[in-house]
Amino acid sequence: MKTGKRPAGIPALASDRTIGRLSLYRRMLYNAKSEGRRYIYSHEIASLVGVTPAQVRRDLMSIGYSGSPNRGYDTNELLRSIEVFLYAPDGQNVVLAGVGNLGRAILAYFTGRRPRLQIVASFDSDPMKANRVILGCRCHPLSELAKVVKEQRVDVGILTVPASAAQDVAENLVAAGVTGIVNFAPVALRVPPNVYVEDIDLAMALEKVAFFSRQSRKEPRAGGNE
Amino acid sequence: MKTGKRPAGIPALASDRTIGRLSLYRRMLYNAKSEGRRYIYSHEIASLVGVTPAQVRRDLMSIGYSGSPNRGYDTNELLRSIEVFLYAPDGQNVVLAGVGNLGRAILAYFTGRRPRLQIVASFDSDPMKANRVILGCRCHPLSELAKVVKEQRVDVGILTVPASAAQDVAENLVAAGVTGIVNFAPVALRVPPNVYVEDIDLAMALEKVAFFSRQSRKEPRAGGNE
DNA sequence: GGATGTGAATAGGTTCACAGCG
DNA sequence: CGCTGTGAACCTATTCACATCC
Repeated sequence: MKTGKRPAGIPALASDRTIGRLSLYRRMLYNAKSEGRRYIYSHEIASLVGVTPAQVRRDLMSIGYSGSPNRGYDTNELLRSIEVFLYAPDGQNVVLAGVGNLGRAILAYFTGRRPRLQIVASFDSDPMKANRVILGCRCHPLSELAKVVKEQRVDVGILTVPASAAQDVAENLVAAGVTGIVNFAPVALRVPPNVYVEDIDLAMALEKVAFFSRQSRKEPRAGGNE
Repeated sequence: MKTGKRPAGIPALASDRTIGRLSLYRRMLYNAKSEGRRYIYSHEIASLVGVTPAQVRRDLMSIGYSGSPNRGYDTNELLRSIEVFLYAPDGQNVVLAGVGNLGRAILAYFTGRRPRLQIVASFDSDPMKANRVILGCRCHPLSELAKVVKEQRVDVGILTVPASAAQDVAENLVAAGVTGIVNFAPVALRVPPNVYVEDIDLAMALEKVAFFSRQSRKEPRAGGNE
């Protein structure tokens, strides 16, 4: 029994994979809209995002949006529907822990845009970094983590600390109320079951690609993909 | 018909997911070995990596390694077996295209360690960056991409260029002989079927975590995980 | 005619559960 | 006994294929 009681009218919980693709559709629709596109077909969405048309229709089912058989989907309406489904009405706050090379790159990546999902603070154990503004974002010492997370009602933490510190910082984030973590540290975090963790393991990704690139060389027929 | 003819003795092709986990097992075993561990059970591996014991045994089946029922797996032997399976005997060369914030962070991340999988060059369109050594790695103008990739027999490319340039640079990489790409650009690359692409979409990852962190809040029972 | 929405079929990946072994 | 190795069951995700609609 996974899907507990939920407010009537909200369709069945969409899967992890589906949520990821909805995010891709949203970005693509945003671009399409900017280019003045009024209507778009599932096969166009599919080809721009790199999935099958059936997959697109299936995913859109799960947010309960319907297109018209003769003109496809209304770009703007669909965009809004996905945003309503994916985003919190008042936005969500994010913090980043670990302002090293990777942490700074991530900060730079998300700074500015994304009013709905803003990095409101960063943390680092290095006293040289703490209490300064780095890439438009105030950096605090780790000791202030709980205070800042609570005051700013932070939902999500991005972990770019060294592997050795990751579990500890994750626990502090969770204790302070964070329920979602993007984890770049190459360790399996132990968190309570209500906390969602997305691991981004750069070393693993590179090794995987290296492996399959080698397979392609041996056997030019069998290309993997993702 | 997926598995074409293959040299006798090589077990069935392992799936994408399995390869990823083998990389995690390898890293974990490396640490375990450093700590002097001789033998290790599937349930220990599982708990350290964050999967189930049955999953571990199933994955190890696919590389044809067998443990002993009473003492588990020989740490060192298993480590070696995974390395033999995953790694090219003479290593593989990697290049990185796009030396922006993210590109530099990735360079720093992989610099030094990893003799088997080395970033041998980087590329950038900015003339200020080209022809300098950045983070221990020579940066070339994009015009030299084909030459460098061929000369150094590069298998894998890491794409950290802006979305607008990604498809073009990817095509150059592929034309020069690259058969695996780690793609950080938020676009769906169109590549031949023999080229393996692993997408790392930071914006998507963050949006996904934000979504599920919100779910956890509403319904503290239903925690997602990955 | 060419789309959408969707039940049914298929494919894939994970877990169960148990025989076999040291 | 408690582990490994593994067929079989299960569960999830994707794709097929077709009724339906403009």
